[in-house]
Amino acid sequence: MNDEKEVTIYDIARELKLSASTVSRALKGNPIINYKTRQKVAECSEKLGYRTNAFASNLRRKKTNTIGVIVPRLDSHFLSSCLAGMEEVASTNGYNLIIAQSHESSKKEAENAVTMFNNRVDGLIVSLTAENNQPDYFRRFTEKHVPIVYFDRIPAKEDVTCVCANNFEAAYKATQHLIAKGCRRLLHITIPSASNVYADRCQGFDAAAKDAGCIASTLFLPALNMETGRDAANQIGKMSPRPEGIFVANDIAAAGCMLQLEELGIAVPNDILIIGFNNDPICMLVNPPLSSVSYCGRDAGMMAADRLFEMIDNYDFAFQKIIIDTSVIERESSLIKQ
Amino acid sequence: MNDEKEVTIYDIARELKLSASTVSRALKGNPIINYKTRQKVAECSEKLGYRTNAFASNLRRKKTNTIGVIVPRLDSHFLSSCLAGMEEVASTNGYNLIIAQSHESSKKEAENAVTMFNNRVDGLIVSLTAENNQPDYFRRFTEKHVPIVYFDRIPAKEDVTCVCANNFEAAYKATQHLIAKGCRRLLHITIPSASNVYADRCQGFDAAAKDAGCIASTLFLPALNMETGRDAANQIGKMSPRPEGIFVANDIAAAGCMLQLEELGIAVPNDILIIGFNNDPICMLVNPPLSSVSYCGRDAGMMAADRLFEMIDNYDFAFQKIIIDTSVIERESSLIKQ
DNA sequence: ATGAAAGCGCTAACAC
DNA sequence: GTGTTAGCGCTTTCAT
Repeated sequence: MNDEKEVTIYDIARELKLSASTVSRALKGNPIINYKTRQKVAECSEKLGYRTNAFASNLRRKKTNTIGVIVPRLDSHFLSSCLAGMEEVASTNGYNLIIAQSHESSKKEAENAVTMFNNRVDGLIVSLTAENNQPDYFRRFTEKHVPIVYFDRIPAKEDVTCVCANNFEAAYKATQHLIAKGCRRLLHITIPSASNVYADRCQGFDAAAKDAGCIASTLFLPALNMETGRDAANQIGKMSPRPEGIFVANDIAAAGCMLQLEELGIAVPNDILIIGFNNDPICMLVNPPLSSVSYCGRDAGMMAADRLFEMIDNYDFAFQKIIIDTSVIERESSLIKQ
Repeated sequence: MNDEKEVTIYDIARELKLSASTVSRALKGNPIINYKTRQKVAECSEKLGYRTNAFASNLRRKKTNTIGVIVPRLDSHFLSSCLAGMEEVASTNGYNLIIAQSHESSKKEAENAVTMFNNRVDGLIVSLTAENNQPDYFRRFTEKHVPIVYFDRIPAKEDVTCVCANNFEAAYKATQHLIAKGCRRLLHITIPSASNVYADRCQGFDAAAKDAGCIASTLFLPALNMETGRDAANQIGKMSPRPEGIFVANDIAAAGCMLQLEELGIAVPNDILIIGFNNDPICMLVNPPLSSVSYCGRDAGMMAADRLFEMIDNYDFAFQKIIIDTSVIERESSLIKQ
């Protein structure tokens, strides 16, 4: 079943009448080895078709040059942008990424954690499920001094390193924006979740509404996607009085909502203003273009990876909360009332 | 710098006065080991905080339970859907995914290939760059009998296993659709690329136009995104006579084109029909909704992974071309003329 | 500048 | 049903 014999450093050593240690050093470009020897080793390794065995090396060095990433899902614009950013940084640093999805299941997340742990990743980057924001299964990493950076969906406890937006503030700004456009009856559309992402947005919304003396209510959906966005619109259609401004916790649900409002004959922005969250590319595609809160996934991914490498390289475990910039992007969906 | 001593099977063996092999077998749930012994081992391993060392095991077994994935980019709807499908299958089979992006650069792709090779992935799934469809740097895998499945962007040569759409046929159908709606002057918008994806779509378009006796031309853009889609629209605005039907090689460029046509006062579908490719979620969001060719990424990813595991498990290297279904999804952007 | 030797933690062939 | 033994391929002291 197994392939032909693999070429090892011993084969090179034998061929060149050197020792394995010299070959090992030479292959790593160690300057202590005579330049000529290094060249001969390089040539010979090429000739024999040698390839390093990362495992043997890992086993010896107790280091894998691999970082694990656990995300709720891969097929979201925001998350795949984050991953793209992480991959760039990792690859620049000579690290590999092993990626797993939790599918928003805490159980699957725990399994992924175990796999990553057994695979001895040198560090971990995690965005939690919406279902559980205080998992205990990452403790083992911390115990073994394997650094973890959380991003976007971060744990409830404070003693962690994480990269995320100030969701409270971002939601506050988004809501203020609606208020500035003249909305007094406000609606927030989100999912019930203890996760910082949704809970903080919810609180930011409430606070902004309260501070401005507006009438605020919140509609909780079972999920945030096109379909549920449409359902929300149907519910809004039946409300009386209707809200004047809506802040939806993500763009895709906002888009679904907008489409359905249109079908119900409720005009955006004439009858109702709407703003989403994430600034996905779809914002520019819907009609009218959707206002949103911008939050760059690629940057978040890069920052998370950068911080993780700092922790790994400097053996530095100081907890740190890195805040990603957000800004309200005003588009037509919220630009009429003055 | 290094952590406290790791617990090994030897520690468990010593504690239980067993041999390492028994412990090893017990941990794997090998039924040849006495049930009671297995339980004791499980308990003890729990108690001592043991974790398997995947490398030591890999080194010994010459198997990594890891598959490598190289894609042009991570942050595209289609590719991230594919990855999601692959991850599901891999995870079900007890495999990890290590993922790298080529950023459409053949050089980076070659580097990724080397990394994957040195990391001894058990199999490889690749979607090629648009820049090079006959790379030679994957040869080493085949030589070592590491199976490769290509998907979407496949190599020019025939002796490979791959999963992709019949792009020729799909483009033929899309073009026929425009023709059936009454278009005689047709335009195809794409990028210059030897890649099967774009070249085949181009040929399918030409063939359909020719078979129906239509006037066909092709506009080559430097890339296919929102911006270039808008540029294309500007060029179309200056054409005389204007094309009646446009087939764009991806949805995002089609959407950009549509938006800009609207700004130029050219109505879709009244003045011009348009159809994209991929059936991205954005198709349902633009106004009017964009017709497209549907091609399920998640399925493609799952099929690629399934086939790869077949090859790995059965040591079966028969080349096989798996065709993914495509279908024309008719939406408003191409539904008026009769 | 190079070599000898030990061992990272696990598995599997072979004994008993 | 369990133990013995011999590596997997590499890195890293410690010598020389």
